[in-house]
Amino acid sequence: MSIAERRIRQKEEVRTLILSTAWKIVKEEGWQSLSIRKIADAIEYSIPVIYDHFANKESILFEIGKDGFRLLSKKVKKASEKHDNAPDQIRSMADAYWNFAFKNKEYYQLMFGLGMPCCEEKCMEEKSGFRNLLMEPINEMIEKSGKKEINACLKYHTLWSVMHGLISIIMMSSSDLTNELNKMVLDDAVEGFIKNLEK
Amino acid sequence: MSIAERRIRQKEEVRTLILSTAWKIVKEEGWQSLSIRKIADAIEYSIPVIYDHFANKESILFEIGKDGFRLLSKKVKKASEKHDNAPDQIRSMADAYWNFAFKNKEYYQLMFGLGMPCCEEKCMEEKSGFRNLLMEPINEMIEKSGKKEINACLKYHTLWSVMHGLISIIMMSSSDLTNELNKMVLDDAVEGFIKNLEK
DNA sequence: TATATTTGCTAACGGTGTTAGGTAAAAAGA
DNA sequence: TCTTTTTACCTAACACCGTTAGCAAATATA
Repeated sequence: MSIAERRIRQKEEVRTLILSTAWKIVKEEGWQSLSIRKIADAIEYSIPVIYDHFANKESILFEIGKDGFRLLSKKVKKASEKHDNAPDQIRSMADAYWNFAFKNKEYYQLMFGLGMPCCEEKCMEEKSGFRNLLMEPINEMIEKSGKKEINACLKYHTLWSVMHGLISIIMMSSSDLTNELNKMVLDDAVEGFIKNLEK
Repeated sequence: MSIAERRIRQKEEVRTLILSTAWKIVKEEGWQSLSIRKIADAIEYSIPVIYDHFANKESILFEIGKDGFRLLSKKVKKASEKHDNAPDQIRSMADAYWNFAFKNKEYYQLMFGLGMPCCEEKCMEEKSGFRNLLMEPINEMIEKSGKKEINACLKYHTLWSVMHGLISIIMMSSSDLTNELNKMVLDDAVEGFIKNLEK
């Protein structure tokens, strides 16, 4: 029985090797320059071996994107746990989101298809996990405000749009704004969002 | 002299033909499936002829993107002119922006590099023209509010982020929200933006 | 008419994702 | 232990892609 187990383990190792190598290439050369041939070359296997583990190139990128969401969720969760009131939690989470995006540019581009060929992103539990994190303080604030007719899901999308919109604009453009000003835009938008939620 | 003129005119016609054919292919099959070979085939010229008119594929997409910005600016301007007060102008312009994005999905994706390989978007006067349109009512509101310390450029980026963020999220995702709800998110965000600007 | 210029072509280079088909080694069954 | 089956892995190819070198024919200039 242990023979079969070893084989499964070895196969899993190759799979992991493919993913880590792909991620290495993406970090070093950008995702645009990732190719199946480069991965095969780096792991010293022939090209079809890749297809024994992944259906196609997109599913490799998809897997890396999932890692990205896991990391983002971790960071955002940590940020949230630093505070015990909703407005501060939102501020802190927006900060964490912001930092993640620019400290992990390749992840972020992969996750949100910025300048990317992929990305009919399908359902992804990592993503809904992230959503739940953001929605918690929003729900709390809605309850406190007493106005239960406010749609929390709607508010979540609004907040996410503010953050993502700004980031993707900066990432795609040759950013004629300074970094501090960019951050001010986000803070301004988030403050507006919070005020609109409170009153 | 008219011989040379005719030649220039004919060359210009081929250039136009390349662009219109490229745009046709993009509309019919999506920008991901646009290729130099397909354009050459459709206009019944050989491949290198394309390179007599454009440096590379990217510059063809760039030119189409410029058309997109021109059209967007037209729509937004029209929307603005329907009203004579700043808050209504902002609402109307956000509406027009929204409608443009979804009525001209291919243009929008091209213009903002959604799932696109191109797009170190360079400086583009069409873009700054659009920016100026959006900034007019913002400036007006800032003046009325008396708080001149508010950075108009910052506010413009905030508004744009709200709109673009939501749209790009919807476009990239398999949109699990209904269309009405999506529109509500935008309206909500824009209202929040306006309130934050007023008080 | 002879020369120069422009126009457009074929063919190739080097790259991409993907797959068909074969071989040799390893595991399983007799 | 020997045969059969399965697995792992490879080579080679297909059908694309963007881009360019180099050549032939058509046109304009002298």
